[in-house]
Amino acid sequence: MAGKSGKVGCQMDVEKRVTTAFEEFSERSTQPRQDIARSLIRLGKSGAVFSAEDLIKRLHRSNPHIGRATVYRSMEKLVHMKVLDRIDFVDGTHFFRLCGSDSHHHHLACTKCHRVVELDFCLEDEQIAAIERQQGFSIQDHAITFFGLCRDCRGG
Amino acid sequence: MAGKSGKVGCQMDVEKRVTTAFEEFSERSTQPRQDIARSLIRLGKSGAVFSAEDLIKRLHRSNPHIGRATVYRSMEKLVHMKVLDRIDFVDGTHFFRLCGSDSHHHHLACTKCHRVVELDFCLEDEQIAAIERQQGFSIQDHAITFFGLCRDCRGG
DNA sequence: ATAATTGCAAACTGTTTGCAGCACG
DNA sequence: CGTGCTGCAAACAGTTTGCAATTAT
Repeated sequence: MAGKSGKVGCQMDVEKRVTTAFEEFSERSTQPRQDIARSLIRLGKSGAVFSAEDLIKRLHRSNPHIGRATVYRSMEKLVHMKVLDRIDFVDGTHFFRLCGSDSHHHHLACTKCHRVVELDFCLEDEQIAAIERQQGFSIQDHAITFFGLCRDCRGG
Repeated sequence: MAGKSGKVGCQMDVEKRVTTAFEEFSERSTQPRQDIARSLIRLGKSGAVFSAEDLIKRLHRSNPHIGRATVYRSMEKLVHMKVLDRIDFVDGTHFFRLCGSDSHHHHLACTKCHRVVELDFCLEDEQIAAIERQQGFSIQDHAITFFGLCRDCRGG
């Protein structure tokens, strides 16, 4: 069975997805990578949204010697592997969020608290094909982000 | 009459829109602002996509003393006024483009040459309303960007 | 005059790079 | 023990800021 609204199911796999991703791009299982994976998994389970700096700070709490570059290097790989999502806000800032599912999805973001929700919502293939035809592009990817205020921020 | 594909119509107004925008946020019509407006109008008419640095370089050709900050200050205003569009690419870079129309629109971007095309395409109000209802957000804005290769870059 | 606006240079944020040394396998 | 990975520090890109000088009104 399930819970509230739509988003259920693949949630259990955050841990596996992160672990697998690290295995895929790493030849060695090093301490820093284990730390990063552990932190990300925790963040992923909570659905939290964070900046690179946020993650680095968090990692420094348990291991103050982990280098900025190391973290950036891992994040870059994970973003490419679509395990980590990067959400660009209109003001030019951006944050990251562990994908809650491995299927294609889009985002709904609160411009006040930066909370981000994953949406199953997508366009019809035919809509995309029509644009391709019309414009002579071959479309490989697309991003849809909705911006607004979440339940909690609407009031304040 | 018109040209090639879809996008025609409001094109004529690029100049007026830029001029009006500057009048709206400026109390004084200064030389630098006139220069910036002129450059932007030219870029707008050509549909070109450019970085802040691109624009600054271009301005330096006619007036080498115009300051980076001045240009950034104007661009910021224009982006807020939705006269200038900011397009975020997946690799974290971003470029600007004068809006070809003052109506709501989205983008199709070539990931190789950074060409950007405006699309009339949008979602149905009902689709957005459904997401609002489902998620308890109040949605104020949304951005849809398609990424791919344009006619010219597909071949290379 | 006088307040808005500018140009400059310095500060800053976020990210990347080069490289010597460490540690995983 | 070899080399993939790390940490450091410095470099970097893009943008913002503080402020004294300038300039439109």
